[in-house]
Amino acid sequence: MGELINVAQERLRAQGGRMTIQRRLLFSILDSLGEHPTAEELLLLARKQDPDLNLSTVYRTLRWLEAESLVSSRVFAEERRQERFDAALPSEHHHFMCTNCKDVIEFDTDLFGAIKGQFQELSGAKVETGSIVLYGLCSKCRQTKNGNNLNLETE
Amino acid sequence: MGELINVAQERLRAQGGRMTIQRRLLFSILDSLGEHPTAEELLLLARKQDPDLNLSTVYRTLRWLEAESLVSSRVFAEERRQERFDAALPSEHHHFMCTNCKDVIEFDTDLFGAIKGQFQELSGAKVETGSIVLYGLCSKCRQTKNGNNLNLETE
DNA sequence: AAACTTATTGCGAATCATTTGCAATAATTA
DNA sequence: TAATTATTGCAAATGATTCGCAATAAGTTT
Repeated sequence: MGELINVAQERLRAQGGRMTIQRRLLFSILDSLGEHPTAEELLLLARKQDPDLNLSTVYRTLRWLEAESLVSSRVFAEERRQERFDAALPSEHHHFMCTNCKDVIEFDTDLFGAIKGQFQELSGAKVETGSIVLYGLCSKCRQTKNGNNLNLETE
Repeated sequence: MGELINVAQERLRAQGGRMTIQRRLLFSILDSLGEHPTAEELLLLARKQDPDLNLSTVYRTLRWLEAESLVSSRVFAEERRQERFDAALPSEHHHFMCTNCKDVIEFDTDLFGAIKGQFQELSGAKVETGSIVLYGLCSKCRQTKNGNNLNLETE
């Protein structure tokens, strides 16, 4: 989409940060990627273009983006120890993860507002954010029912 | 409620497992506790009655309960990203976490089925499970501080 | 364009949450 | 009561993420 790179660059400049080649690379991958990579998957992807890129840099960049609300992260069930990241720019969206191929699909729903409203009324709380995660078999795996994973192997 | 202990004991017996004092203790705490403790918090609670209880035992017990679908776990957006566990017996329910006091409130909604349906139709996937997590200020914190904690005072 | 300032990097070691191997212990059964 | 073996506690291992620090490079000033 090209959105993230520009916004990030602006924010960087605004706070005296520097647009390094590592950051530019990571921004652009996150921006164009339709997936929800872990830090390590992102590293692997980025290393195709910058083989010396370090995992620490990936994490530092992701955390900065997260603090700027340009990236969001979540831990899916069954992957209790790893976060998955995605560009948060098309603001509020929810996720489905296929329990077979682990693919993540984003979706939106008009019913989320109603759920927030329901809960607020019931509890007296003020809901700021939230998200829905669904699990099941994606249409592909439903048909084939054999596990082919995310293709991140080099070339 | 006393539900979990009985069900767990039955399952244990059915698979040649043993009802140890550690397990009985953990079952009963989980059963009566209205909270969503981390493994470590659960250990601390349990040690009041069995000071030698070990963290490994807590994890092993929780994992067994999870495998039996008697406990469920999730990772909330917190600084320490550890799993929080709760007795899963009142089957499908969702969670709200107060960003100020970190309290977790369970809730249910009739709209969740509709959301699953929406997504299934849209994507061709078969949704098996899922959950909603909301974040915000609980009614108590709303009154007393209205979000004057560290960084999250957007409204 | 060279010199300068300091944010950022890569690296290795540290930390945090969770898991595992194993010898000792204790719950069940005979 | 003894025999069998599931379970425990401990310590060490693992996997994900973070941190300290010296070297490097982005942006600025001359």
